[in-house]
Amino acid sequence: MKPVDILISHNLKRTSCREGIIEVIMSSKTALSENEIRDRLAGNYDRTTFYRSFKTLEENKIIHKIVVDNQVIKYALDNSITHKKDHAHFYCHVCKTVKCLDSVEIEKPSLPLGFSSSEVEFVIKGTCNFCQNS
Amino acid sequence: MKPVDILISHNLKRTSCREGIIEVIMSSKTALSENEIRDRLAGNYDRTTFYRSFKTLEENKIIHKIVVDNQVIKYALDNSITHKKDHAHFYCHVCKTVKCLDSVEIEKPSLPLGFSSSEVEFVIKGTCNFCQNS
DNA sequence: ATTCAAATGCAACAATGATGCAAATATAGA
DNA sequence: TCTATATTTGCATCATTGTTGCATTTGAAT
Repeated sequence: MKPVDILISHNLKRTSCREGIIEVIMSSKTALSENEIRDRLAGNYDRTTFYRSFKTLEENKIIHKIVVDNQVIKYALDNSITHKKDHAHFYCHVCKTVKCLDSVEIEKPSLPLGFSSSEVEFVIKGTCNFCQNS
Repeated sequence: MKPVDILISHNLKRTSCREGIIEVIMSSKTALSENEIRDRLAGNYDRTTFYRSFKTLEENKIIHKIVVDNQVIKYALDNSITHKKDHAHFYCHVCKTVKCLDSVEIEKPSLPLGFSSSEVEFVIKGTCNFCQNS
């Protein structure tokens, strides 16, 4: 699915900023921070516009926020777009990248009585395959 | 172990701010935010002092940061103090609290070749036992 | 009690989250 | 294709938070 089609199917106006953000995220192997996305984006948008675009895309479950730390926030396509199952994310302390670990699926945790979950976040921190070998 | 003893055993000076922060965290059932801790603290400390105290306590693995969202950051005692195993944390969308789910232990994930982990974070979001029944 | 390294409080700055409002723009309907 | 309108954008502005430098104060070792 192309960025434009994603916007249309979510009843969102197709603006170049939104389209660009999705485009950049789709074309990256790793999850990207707001700044990394801005740098790779063609247009030059106002900080507020950018901020609100992320908010909109997130609210519509097009992109997904991966909170590694309060200072390290990365974005990836939401599972509803990629059709992936819930999976862990890996943060490498060395190269500072976040990779999806598709092979590490998150099984539904058995919660204590009275609890019900709507969302799970599993972040593993350490050294990635690339940095291990260098 | 009392707050003072924790500081001493970590070769940290016992200042009232550090002592107070540990005291407050220890006496709470749920993980607390920086503001919640400040409100429950006797003394009135400068924002910077507060910030640096958290940093020190975190670096010395006395407290542990639970980042639910970039705007929702809670603190709890570190496992090295509580002698608990790695466990999931539950964030309730309704009452906005973070509880330790001691029963939901985190098993060492089997990572792809070349990856090695040093830390895991498992946050489950949803509705807690208290809010479910009200 | 004295001394000195460490912690504190204050000023200051950067980055980020958030909102109000006028101007620009995307899309549905003519 | 053109027009009307609701949405989005850019800008100004403000709040909050993370961070640092520096003079003053304080903890604890002697």
